[in-house]
Amino acid sequence: MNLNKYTSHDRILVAVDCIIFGFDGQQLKALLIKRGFEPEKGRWSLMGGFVNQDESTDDAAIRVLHQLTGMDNIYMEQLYCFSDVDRDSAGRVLSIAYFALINIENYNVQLEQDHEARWFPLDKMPALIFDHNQMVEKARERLKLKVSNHPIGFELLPDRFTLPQLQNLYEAIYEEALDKRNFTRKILSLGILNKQNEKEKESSRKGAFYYVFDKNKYKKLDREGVKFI
Amino acid sequence: MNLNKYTSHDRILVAVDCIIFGFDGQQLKALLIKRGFEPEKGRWSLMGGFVNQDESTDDAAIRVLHQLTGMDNIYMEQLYCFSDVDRDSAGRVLSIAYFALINIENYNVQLEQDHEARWFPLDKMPALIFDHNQMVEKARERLKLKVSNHPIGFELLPDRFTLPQLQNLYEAIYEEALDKRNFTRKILSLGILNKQNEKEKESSRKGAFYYVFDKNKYKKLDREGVKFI
DNA sequence: CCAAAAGTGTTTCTATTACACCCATGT
DNA sequence: ACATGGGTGTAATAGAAACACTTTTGG
Repeated sequence: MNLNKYTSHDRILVAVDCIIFGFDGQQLKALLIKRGFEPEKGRWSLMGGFVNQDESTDDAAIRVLHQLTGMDNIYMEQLYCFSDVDRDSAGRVLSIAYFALINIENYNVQLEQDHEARWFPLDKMPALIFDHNQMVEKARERLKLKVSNHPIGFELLPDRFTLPQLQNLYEAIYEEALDKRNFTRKILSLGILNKQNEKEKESSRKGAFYYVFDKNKYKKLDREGVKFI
Repeated sequence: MNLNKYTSHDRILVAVDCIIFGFDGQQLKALLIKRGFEPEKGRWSLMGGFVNQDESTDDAAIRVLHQLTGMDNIYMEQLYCFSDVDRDSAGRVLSIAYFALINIENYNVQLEQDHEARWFPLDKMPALIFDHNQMVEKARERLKLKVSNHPIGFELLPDRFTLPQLQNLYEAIYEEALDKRNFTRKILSLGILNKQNEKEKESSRKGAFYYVFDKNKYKKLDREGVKFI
């Protein structure tokens, strides 16, 4: 690669860090790892890695996410570039943060053990290394914004789910209670949900009907954007 | 600075590029320069520069913007990190794009000549180097989003301005016509505008009253966010 | 039979849209 | 006197918010 035109300029270490969101039916959580190398070894951290000369930051983020979850084709979005000179205590490292939404059920528990990873509810985040708490906070705000214009359930929920679960998800993201009747009416009016005959019976005696997304309608709304909830 | 922990990783050239928006009372424009060095010397380009080892990308963007406009304390926001491996024809350069909103009247025309800079209406953008057209497009979308939740007139308009000018600004950003009566009612209801006694007489016989922003109320709305237009 | 969560409609209020004429002035 | 752009109000519609009781069923 021909770099001769720019050789007089500084080169900088560039990392990616991933905020991985998951939802267990009740709580919105983020996946954290115990950092396996110095500096700050043994402290809670986002999953991250360095960007190689021959890959885009998107590719680096996909690679890093695959390492931790074993998953591909994950919903992921670039969040922000964190660049304070002193953000990493061991040297100048610029970090591009990404946030990912994953279906907590599909994810590879073996890898969780290898990396000493753990899901933390967002309201019980431990102190993280560097500026990672700030990254999580920013990802959370972005998710809130995202959700108000795009459907996101597909990414975070299992194939079938109940309306109370979906409402829990929205309440977790918005950090506020929603009216059950208004929520049901609104979400059903979008025409992206198909009611199933079976009920989920774990969380109540009566049981709640399962729903699945109508994939095509869902994608259409995602492309076009909607005023959501 | 101690970088020994990370020495086995690639270091990358990092640049910032600035999309500088201005509004002349009629049209929304972006400031472009004729690139002064190879590669692509002489072609239209965003103003940019490399990020030094000892500065944040924010600082680099502020520095670059100052070089071109002579202005400080400019409204600026990080837009996105563009990182395709081949985006720069002369080598691997990652670019963090920023967009800036400036008051076109305050800006230093001398510097415009030094850099062979020119304002281009957004609907008459020339072909730009690398991925710069894509950056402009993304900035434009982001501005649209921003405007729907935050006041931005302060940054783009001169100290006093007329309601028709303000409406032109919103129409330029949204790329759609707005109803004059609805616009006026809505914007005045926010309570951030103070009517002046003088009129602007250039663009009509009758003349349009000048308004100024109530700085405190404006800032409050900016902090809290509003459903805008 | 009771505790616990699911399911279901109506009314009120607020915000958005659509729409047309008179006013002030310079030429 | 007329051409040009500035300024102003009301009615209709749609969307959001508030609100409480009945149903199901496992224990």
